[in-house]
Amino acid sequence: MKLSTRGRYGTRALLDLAIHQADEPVLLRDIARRQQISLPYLEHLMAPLRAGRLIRSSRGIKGGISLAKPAPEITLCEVICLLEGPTAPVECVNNPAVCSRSEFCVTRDVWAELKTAIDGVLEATTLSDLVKRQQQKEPTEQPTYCI
Amino acid sequence: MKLSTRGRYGTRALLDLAIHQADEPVLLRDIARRQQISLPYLEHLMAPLRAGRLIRSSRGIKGGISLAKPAPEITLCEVICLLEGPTAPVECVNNPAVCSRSEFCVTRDVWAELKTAIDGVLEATTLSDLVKRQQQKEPTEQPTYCI
DNA sequence: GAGTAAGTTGATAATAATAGTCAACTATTT
DNA sequence: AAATAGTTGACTATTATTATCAACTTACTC
Repeated sequence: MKLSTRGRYGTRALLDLAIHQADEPVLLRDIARRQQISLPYLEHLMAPLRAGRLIRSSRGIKGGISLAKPAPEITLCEVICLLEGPTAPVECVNNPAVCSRSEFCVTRDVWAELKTAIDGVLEATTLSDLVKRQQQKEPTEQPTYCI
Repeated sequence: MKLSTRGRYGTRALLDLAIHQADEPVLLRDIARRQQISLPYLEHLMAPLRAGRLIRSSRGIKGGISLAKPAPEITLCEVICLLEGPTAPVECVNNPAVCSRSEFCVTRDVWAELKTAIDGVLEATTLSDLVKRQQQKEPTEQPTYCI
């Protein structure tokens, strides 16, 4: 039940983007530097976020990435789902057909409750919530990197 | 955020044990057969459950395993923690010292909320709850195996 | 106390997922 | 045209997962 670096790095990258976003796109290179994430790896995390329409990217001089919709409308659930896959702790929760006993399985019911609990937290938290919390914790701008 | 087979098989094994437990210990071999789990693998899952005092084991003829305390007192949280490790989705939640920025990290706060939500479900569910649910779903005894 | 049944433990291996790197490519701006 | 910046695919190293095998220990029965 661990988050991998995909979800964690991706969340931090988007938070960094939300904080530093102004009129111009933000350089991946800058996000990678501030968040201490290897640039080539970060680049790969952008593909699913772009496909999921959370970010837009532009190439060339003055290129970079920007949020595709307002920060209050981006939930962590979207971010995590795009980067880590479904939040269900077992596949049969989302897709009963993978197991012939799904209908009768009581452990499956618990795993479904687990998914509901996880989604509750992730859907209730938006990028803008994180930005606000960060500003309360650290009015002075500092790198946000963590494990 | 997936459960591995350790937690899933272990949960099913304990549920099977709770259902079939009478006066005598239950054979691992029988649990493995009913739950469609390879016996050598199941044997390894028993070590942490024994160390965590959820089960007792006895060797020799009429040996087997049995619950070390009443089923209503065994929560899924104990089972999962013993088999999968801490429920925190990131290590820094339980152990802030692993990251110098734990104090200021807002993503860590979210991961902590996630852990609380997960623990809420797992602590609220006991083995005896699962037995009851199973009896309601399937009055006739049938194998409980699932993915 | 010999034999057998059953759990215990450690070594090992196959497989898959994760995390990352490298390099060629494409698009955009100046 | 040149420089910049994201895109993509191939590849690799590392680690975790999921086992399997075999030797070992314990305990019961006769």
